[in-house]
Amino acid sequence: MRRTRVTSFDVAEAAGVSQSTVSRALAGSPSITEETRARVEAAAATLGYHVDARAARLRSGRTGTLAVVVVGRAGFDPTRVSGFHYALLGSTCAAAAECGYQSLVSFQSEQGSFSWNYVAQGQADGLVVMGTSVNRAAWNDLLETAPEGPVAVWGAPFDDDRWVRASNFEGAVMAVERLVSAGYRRIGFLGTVDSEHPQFAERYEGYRDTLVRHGLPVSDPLEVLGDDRVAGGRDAIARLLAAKQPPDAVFAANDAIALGALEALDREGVRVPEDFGVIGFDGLAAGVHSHPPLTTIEPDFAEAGRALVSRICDPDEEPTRRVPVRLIERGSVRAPR
Amino acid sequence: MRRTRVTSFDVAEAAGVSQSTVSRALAGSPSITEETRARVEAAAATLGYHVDARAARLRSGRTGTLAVVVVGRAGFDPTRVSGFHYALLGSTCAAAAECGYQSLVSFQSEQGSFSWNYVAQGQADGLVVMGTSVNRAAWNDLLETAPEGPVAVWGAPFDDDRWVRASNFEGAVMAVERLVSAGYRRIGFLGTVDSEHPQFAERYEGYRDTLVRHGLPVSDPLEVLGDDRVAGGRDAIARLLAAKQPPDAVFAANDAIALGALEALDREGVRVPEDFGVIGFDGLAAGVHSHPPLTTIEPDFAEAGRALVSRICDPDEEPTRRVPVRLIERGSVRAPR
DNA sequence: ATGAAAGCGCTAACAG
DNA sequence: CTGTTAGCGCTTTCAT
Repeated sequence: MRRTRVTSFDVAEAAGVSQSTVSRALAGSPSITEETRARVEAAAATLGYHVDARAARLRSGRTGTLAVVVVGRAGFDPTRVSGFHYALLGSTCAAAAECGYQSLVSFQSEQGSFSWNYVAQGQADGLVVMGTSVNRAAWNDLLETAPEGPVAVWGAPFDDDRWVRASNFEGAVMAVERLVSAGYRRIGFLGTVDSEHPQFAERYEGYRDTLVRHGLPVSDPLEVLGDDRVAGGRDAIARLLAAKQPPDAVFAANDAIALGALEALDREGVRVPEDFGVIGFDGLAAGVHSHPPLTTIEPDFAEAGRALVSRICDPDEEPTRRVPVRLIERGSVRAPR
Repeated sequence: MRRTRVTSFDVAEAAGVSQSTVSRALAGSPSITEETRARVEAAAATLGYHVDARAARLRSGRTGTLAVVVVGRAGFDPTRVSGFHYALLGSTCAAAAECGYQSLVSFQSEQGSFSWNYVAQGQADGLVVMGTSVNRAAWNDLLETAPEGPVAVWGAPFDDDRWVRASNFEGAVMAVERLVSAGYRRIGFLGTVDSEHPQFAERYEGYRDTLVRHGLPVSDPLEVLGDDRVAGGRDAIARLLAAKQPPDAVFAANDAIALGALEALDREGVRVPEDFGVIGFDGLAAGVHSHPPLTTIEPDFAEAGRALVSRICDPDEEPTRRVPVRLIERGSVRAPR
């Protein structure tokens, strides 16, 4: 076994150049002859040398790392994180990699142990926070801590200049247009609209505007109770069907609610999509296997990841705040008439 | 703004102690008076001081970080990673956090850009690799690269001493026992059994043993073609139902296959679970919303995460190779008779 | 229990 | 284009 780590000095000696030349060559500095670089790389390869990230980071002051925090529901382990946030996590890590950044990931949900100070501690160059708006304690803590360095946020129940969101209004318009084109006429909205759910409020506006434009009746948002969206969607449908004149379609504020709605509708024997249309929002993978498969509005995850990451990697760029969405046709809305 | 970073020297001065005392106090060294520690902590708090991870890591040689690589299917972005691996990723990060480790996460799928050398580069103290056995190129690359440092693996299609797996045999026994107890008698197995799928082979053995023990007929494994397990499960059912004497239940080698099977069965008008039982393996979240909801064998994700992480954090411990599983009753198997 | 001093391996400023 | 030099901020002996 080698007694000590191979350093850039060893490579320098083997290649017959100075240590700083090794550093420059391996860092891809343009002011190095290709011939020298080749010699250095060859020497590095034979010696099995790798730049020590610890030393490089100390000296340069940079980390090349992004801290990514996924906020979950209090009391639930990371295994129960929504598929939406997993997908967003994946595309964020991919976008970070595109910019040459690594991703330091943590799942946080419990009050008293939140930690956002990655930049101050020299562990990352910036922070991306994503997760459920339901965990107020987490978002409040983020607001109070005011971590150093650039921050980008998805899912927070507050408005500041760091959030990135789906084009909720436009998505809602697409969703409701789709229902209208299928001939549904009494279209409800499933989801609590209040200051804690700015994304739902935006979707409700798109819903309302579209119905008004078509001269169709607009309902108040039907509140979805509890933090468990699926259960909330189930209950909401029960209440909805008990009404004097129930709707013949719903736009659910998100896919979890829609999945719950689908379950309840099936149990009540309502035929979807023939007699009742359902459309969701989020593009959840679970919607592929529901009964029927869930038609939904999906944000462009790759763009979402890029938008979050670019706030940190390209701080001079004009930040993207809205991510485009598209309609995913599955089976919970009947064909256009 | 402060002109330069607050260092341990600043804290030392403010607290009236030496710099090394600051280091010891904040690192929790036992050889420091509680009184001194309190003074140091107070000073650090007022100055807004945080230990610089870059410097600490360079000096100590440790990183306090685990590299976690999620291997995906070639050509697919991280958004399409199986929910199983997302859940395992989450519980691995949680287990790492329990041991005081952070998680450097990357999603890798493309040949030519695999990277496992986190330990050699001083970016992590160990490596956890998880993902689909289908990406041969990735696993071969891992084998060839032979990265430095401790490694733990989930999902690899090879046998060496680094893997951790579910108790596949025992889980298969539980699954088939459940089908037998419900009165199904011609029980098939859905899944390709070969050297590329050691976990499927183990599940098939549990299937076969259980049927033999009950004196029931054993089928050969029904091959599931292609890398898309859901499509493969659909096709397999089509072939199965075309047989002279089709089975009245299947144990699917995993939930993705089972979900495809459920779809095909529904399309063919076969009533599940009344006339046909289906049970899967993995505990996929999507199975909650399938039609009917999928009964399955779920590994203990928290234990799985701990087993992977402990190979790196507690290298002296006897490594856990098998993770316990449990039966999740949903709706694709009828009640026991 | 605390202080003094050394140095981890590298990048970057400055010469040449 | 390449070499020389000086630290980055901390942990860890070694003293006391």
